[in-house]
Amino acid sequence: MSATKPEKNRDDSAAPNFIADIIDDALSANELTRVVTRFPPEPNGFLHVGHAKAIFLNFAMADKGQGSFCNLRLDDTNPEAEDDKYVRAIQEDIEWLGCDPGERVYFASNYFDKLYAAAVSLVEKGLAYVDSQSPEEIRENRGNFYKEGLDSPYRNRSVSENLDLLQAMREGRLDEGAAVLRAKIDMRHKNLNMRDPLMYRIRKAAPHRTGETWKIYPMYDFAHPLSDAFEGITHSLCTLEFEAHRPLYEWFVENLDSPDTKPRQIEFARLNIGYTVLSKRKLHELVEGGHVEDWDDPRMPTIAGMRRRGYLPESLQAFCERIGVAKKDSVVDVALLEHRLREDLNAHAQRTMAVLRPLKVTITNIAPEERYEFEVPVHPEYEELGKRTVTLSRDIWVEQDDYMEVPIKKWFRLAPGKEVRLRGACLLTCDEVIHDENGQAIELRCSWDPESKGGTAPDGRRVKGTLHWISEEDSTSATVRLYDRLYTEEEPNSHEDSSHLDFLNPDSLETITEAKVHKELAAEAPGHRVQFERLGYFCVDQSSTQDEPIFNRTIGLRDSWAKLAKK
RNA sequence: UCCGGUGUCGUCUAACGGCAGGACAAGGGACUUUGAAUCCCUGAAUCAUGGUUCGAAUCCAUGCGCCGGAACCA
Repeated sequence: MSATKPEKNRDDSAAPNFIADIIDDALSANELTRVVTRFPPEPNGFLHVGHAKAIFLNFAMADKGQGSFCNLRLDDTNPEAEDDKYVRAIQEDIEWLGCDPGERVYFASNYFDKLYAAAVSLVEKGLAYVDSQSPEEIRENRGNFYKEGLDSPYRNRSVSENLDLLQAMREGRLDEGAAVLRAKIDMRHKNLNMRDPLMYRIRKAAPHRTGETWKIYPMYDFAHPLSDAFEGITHSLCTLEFEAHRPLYEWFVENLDSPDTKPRQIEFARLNIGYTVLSKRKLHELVEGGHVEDWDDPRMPTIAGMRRRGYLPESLQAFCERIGVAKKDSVVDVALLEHRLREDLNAHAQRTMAVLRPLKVTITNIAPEERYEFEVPVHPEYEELGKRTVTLSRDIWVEQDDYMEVPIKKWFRLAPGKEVRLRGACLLTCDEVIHDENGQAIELRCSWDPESKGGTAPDGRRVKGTLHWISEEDSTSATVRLYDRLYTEEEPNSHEDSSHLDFLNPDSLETITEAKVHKELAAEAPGHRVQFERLGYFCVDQSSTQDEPIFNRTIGLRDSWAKLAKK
């Protein structure tokens, strides 16, 4: 993008956020002096825009009060799911979003010793026991929504027996599934999470940061509240599905020996966006099923995908602020996100002209050796960004879509005999059309009005159509990838009988290999964003090279003509 | 059949007993060397039924809808 970044006015009306309200109230009532939050992703996939909402929330809350901060905690308590490549991706994505945990990057696995000590303490207090029932028996005896649970026959083992067994679990002397450590709470509790929840399970041969040192791994419900307490978290923000876990969260915090703080769990509604899917499981399906190229495919709602697509982090942030934080389930209109994106792209992207589907135009009253140079603003609203030069010569390209053999009503573009403006250059009239054997127009023979240099009619005549164009000598060929929404269905996962994969948009990617772009654009670095005038916003792909430039369409311009033409 | 959460324009939300407001989307218009941007205008909602009150989206009651919850996942 351009070196200067003019600031556009943005609608900055206060973001609705009930959690901010809670914290602000506590701060002004002096019930609180600082706010400590954490973002706790499990490293088992890439982060998506729903995580971005949580990241911005946690970092924004940690901006209140004095001495507040937000930790990044990789929640690696399940050795079967996690991978280091995700750890790296997560850190990169958070940094790109503009959030910085600084030195405060932690792993739940760093707390395994403290967690174990806490478990021993709970056993000693008679609040935890080793259960030797089989997984099936445990499930059966938990009861269900309508039926109370049954106490395990091992529920009243002595403290010393429990301690011995726990030690045996830890040392790997027991097989997987042979025993678990459970909190002793209430098998008849209305909330199934409180029916003696599991704290530890045995897992062997686990590739993990901790290597072979552990044979037992803590469950989320146990590890999470304690990790929060260890880190001095004040507000543990999570999504709605953990609501039923809150009593258990509080139980563990209450029964911890001298916690630094008593963190409070607050739940908010996760983000859903129309025409996309935001669950790691489904994103895994897209990647593993080969429906997209990878986690950073520009069609993916992952942070990495959106980055590659050409999104700006501030657009994501503005979007998240605008939709607010609430407890109501919702599906946000994707147009809200696109609006924020276009808002920033319009303000920041410098303009250029490119032709996606070239149609040859010969300007018959320009001699082959003649050249005319014109200066066009880099940005129509910010003159300070300077000018770009375009060269007009006999051979140029225009967009196939800008020619119509038999024009429909209100068609302002090229058609036999019609006059249009070449943006920044001149007025041009279509005199003759050359067709191929199929009757397809393959060349337009036109004449320009030499008095209209720059594009202004000498006699003041009105020419409504202005086309983008590029001369043969200014241009080089490029690959352009046009992305459309990944799904054809606004709520791809709301259909009980079908998979989200049934609603994949077969046209979500269209690759154009013979587009014409300005030569100097090919030298731009990956990530560079521009507007191809009248077409949309594009960015240089990470795999682009000077010899084989590749552009990704971030998003098209709003197109009121498309709506009109449909009528 | 249980427990928890949640219902305001098409969408996301505001109004904390006192004029139902904003943004996006939609429609219309102005301007325009991007059918972009910008500007102006319009239409559009309190889940239902009772109750309390001078006054209810807001408080109470009942009902209904939607979401979540029964992994040795998080």
